[in-house]
Amino acid sequence: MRIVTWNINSVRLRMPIVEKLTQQVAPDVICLQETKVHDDQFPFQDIQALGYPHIAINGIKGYNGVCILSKHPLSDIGSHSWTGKSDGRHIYATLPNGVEVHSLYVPAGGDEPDRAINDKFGHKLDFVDEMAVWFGQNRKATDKIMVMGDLNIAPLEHDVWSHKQLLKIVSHTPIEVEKFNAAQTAFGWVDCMRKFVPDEEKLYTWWSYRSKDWRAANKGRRLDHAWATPALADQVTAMQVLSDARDWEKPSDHVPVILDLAG
DNA sequence: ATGGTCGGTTGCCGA
Repeated sequence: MRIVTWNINSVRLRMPIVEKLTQQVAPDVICLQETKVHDDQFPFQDIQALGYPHIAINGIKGYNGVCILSKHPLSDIGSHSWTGKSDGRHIYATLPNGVEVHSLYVPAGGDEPDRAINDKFGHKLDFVDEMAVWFGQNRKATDKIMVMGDLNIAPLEHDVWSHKQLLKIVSHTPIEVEKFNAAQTAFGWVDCMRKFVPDEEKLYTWWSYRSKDWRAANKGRRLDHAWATPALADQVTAMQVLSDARDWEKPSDHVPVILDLAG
């Protein structure tokens, strides 16, 4: 079972590279974020033609939006309105093997890392706080659950190109990292990317559009994550960041993260 | 220290 997460930055505009992903990677399940399309306008037929007949979506007009595309039937589809907003940041569904997959898009948080002057930063902090609470109240850590998505926080020193230079940059501030770690440990989530790559090794999933040569500059961040409950983490056999996708035609600024599951 | 580029609810806002 191969599961991919990818912040696609407009699913309609990226259909050619979604197709490329399906051809090159052959995922069973694809979690997308920032689809930027209302459910009414979702490209169902194009997606289904790629071999993904089972689709769970939570989209709104113009921004945010998440979905799960699957070769296998999806059951028990749902979403939670984080911080009380129905703003297309969450969808989940259960696969035939009993694994519940969540596609999640955490708020980016704006530019100023101070909730007193930036509401978007406060929203992000509240959202991550709620992650610690919601899973604890609504799910069991003994079940097989996976959270895939753009969590918009790079928690480790080597999840960013320069720890020191990014300490005051939203996505890597101490308060965000503290809340991220609290949400992760509260439920016992296993980081399925760092399970395969040592903490001391640089690991990125996003490179800004504002760079002439993203590969040469390599000023990346690991904003996208794959978390699994301990029971499921043992079944995760491989992880790959598809960095080459950053060079595909009309790319997203994020690249796919690929997980392989036994069973 | 600054600005750089994308996408869509476009001539701005969010990322």
